[in-house]
Amino acid sequence: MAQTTERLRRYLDEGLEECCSEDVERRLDELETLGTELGTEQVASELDVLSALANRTRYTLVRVLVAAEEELCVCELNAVVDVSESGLSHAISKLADAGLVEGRKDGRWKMYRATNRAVALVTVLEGSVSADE
Amino acid sequence: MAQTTERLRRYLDEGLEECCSEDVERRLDELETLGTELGTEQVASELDVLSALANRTRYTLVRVLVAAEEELCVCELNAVVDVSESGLSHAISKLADAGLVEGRKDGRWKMYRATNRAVALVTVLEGSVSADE
DNA sequence: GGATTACTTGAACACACATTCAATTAACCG
DNA sequence: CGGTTAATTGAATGTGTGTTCAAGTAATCC
Repeated sequence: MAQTTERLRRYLDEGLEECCSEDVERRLDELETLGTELGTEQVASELDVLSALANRTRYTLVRVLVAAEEELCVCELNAVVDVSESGLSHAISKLADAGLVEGRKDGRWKMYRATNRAVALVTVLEGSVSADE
Repeated sequence: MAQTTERLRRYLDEGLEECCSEDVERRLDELETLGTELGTEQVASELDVLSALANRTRYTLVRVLVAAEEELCVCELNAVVDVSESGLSHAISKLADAGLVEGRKDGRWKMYRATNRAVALVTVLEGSVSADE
């Protein structure tokens, strides 16, 4: 960290005419603030959502549920991804924890559907990535 | 998969009055279509973006760059995250590959800024997760 | 009630990933 | 040029994560 501060000081020296250690301190504060403007537990929560989505099996499930625009039975989802029954259940569970899908029991069957959060994220992701190189 | 088809057949049997194997076939097709409506290489690309974001170090970097609304020097970013110089470089590199940051060399220093894609994703993520339980 | 079916949970393991250290490139300065 | 600094790259390693197998729960049907 001392190393880092040294380098930052030299960098600021080039920009500002002169640069006292007060300037370095101030810049360090500004940078710190940028990172922590949102609460740390909100960021943790956002990371949970991202981790839940960042997996082929789970992302496929979310995309299918969003595209379906209706709830689907676990047995239907099983036809969509190439994992064991148990693997599917683990995947759905992680998605539910992240607030990306919601489940409802219907007799023997369990139905899941995408949440608004999932719809919003998939939409932006598709849009952002299709406007691509 | 045979197992899966059996279960799906029983499920469809409950919904439809009668259910022939043609019905099962049709539903399997529909489900398949939902999953593959977007090209497979687009989905791969979306997964790259998600994987790049789904890490505390990298997500912090992106959030800081988005919040900064200007390019920052690597030496400034070093003050924001708690990894080695090399770790930071690896992190930035992965973000650049995913099209989330763009770099520019300025003499000895290297400047990075968030791309529109990064801004869009962070914005939706913050909005979607803050409207929370 | 007992049997079957639908799904979930927990433990185990193999694999991927994030981070670090060491070496390297590229730019500036004397 | 030689030396210093900024940043990157590659190899090594410890940790986390995805998946499966085996066992468990809950609902239905006879």
